Amino acid sequence: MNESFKALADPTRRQIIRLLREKDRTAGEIADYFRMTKPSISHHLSALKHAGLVQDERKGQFIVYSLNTTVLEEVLGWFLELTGAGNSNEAEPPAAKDQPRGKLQSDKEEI
Amino acid sequence: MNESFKALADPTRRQIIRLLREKDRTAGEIADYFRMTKPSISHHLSALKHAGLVQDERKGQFIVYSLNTTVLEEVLGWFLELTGAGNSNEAEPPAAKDQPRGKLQSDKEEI
DNA sequence: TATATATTTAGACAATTATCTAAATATTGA
DNA sequence: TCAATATTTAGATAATTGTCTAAATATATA
Repeated sequence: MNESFKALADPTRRQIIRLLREKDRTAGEIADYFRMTKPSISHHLSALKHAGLVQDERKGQFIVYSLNTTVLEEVLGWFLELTGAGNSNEAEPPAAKDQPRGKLQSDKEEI
Repeated sequence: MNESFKALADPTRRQIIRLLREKDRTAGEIADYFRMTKPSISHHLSALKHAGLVQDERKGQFIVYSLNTTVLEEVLGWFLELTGAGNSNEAEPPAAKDQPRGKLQSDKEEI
């Protein structure tokens, strides 16, 4: 989930997602939409893939990228849970004084 | 919008949003949930504020932070448009060969 | 007014990121 | 098998980010 949010933080990557929302495209086709070099786009595609937001499949000479809507919907779920119908989900109470601060932000648990 | 996505890319900031979803809290209360120093949390609050995701108001000695659900819903909208009912929204076609690449990714337009 | 409390600002530093060029790999087809 | 095309990997570099400590600012209260 954290990887997804990080991947979505870049405007180029968000635009790639929008392009793939229309239809599957090859790396080269995607690169043609941007003023960036192909290696840079390849790097962005790699970040999206690492986050699970896209998949790739070689088709002969080409590599075709497609959207993984499941992961995208997971992120959507995060927002729905937050903005959605006024349900109460309490957070952890503050940590005790002597053990300075709370125990969130462990980088492991999903936030 | 880009600032919102960037702000959401950090797990600490996402957790702050969840804390504020429950109720308004002072900077100190928020900081108590994390193992980070108060200046670091202040920095994160500043990023959230800059993105318009939270607001602050001084109350005497304290500064109370609250969620701006409007901006949060804008981001939610981005996902809904993407994942939602199968409407077709076409992207710009690829740029011509001689003017090397597309004209997206101008960093100005919202993506 | 002096001191304590709450919070931010400033400045430093290490880690991460976005981008580039050059080179490597994979596939196709002559 | 060789050359062309599609894409990625490697390595470099500048910019951005997340964190810290120390200092500054704002408010409350004795």
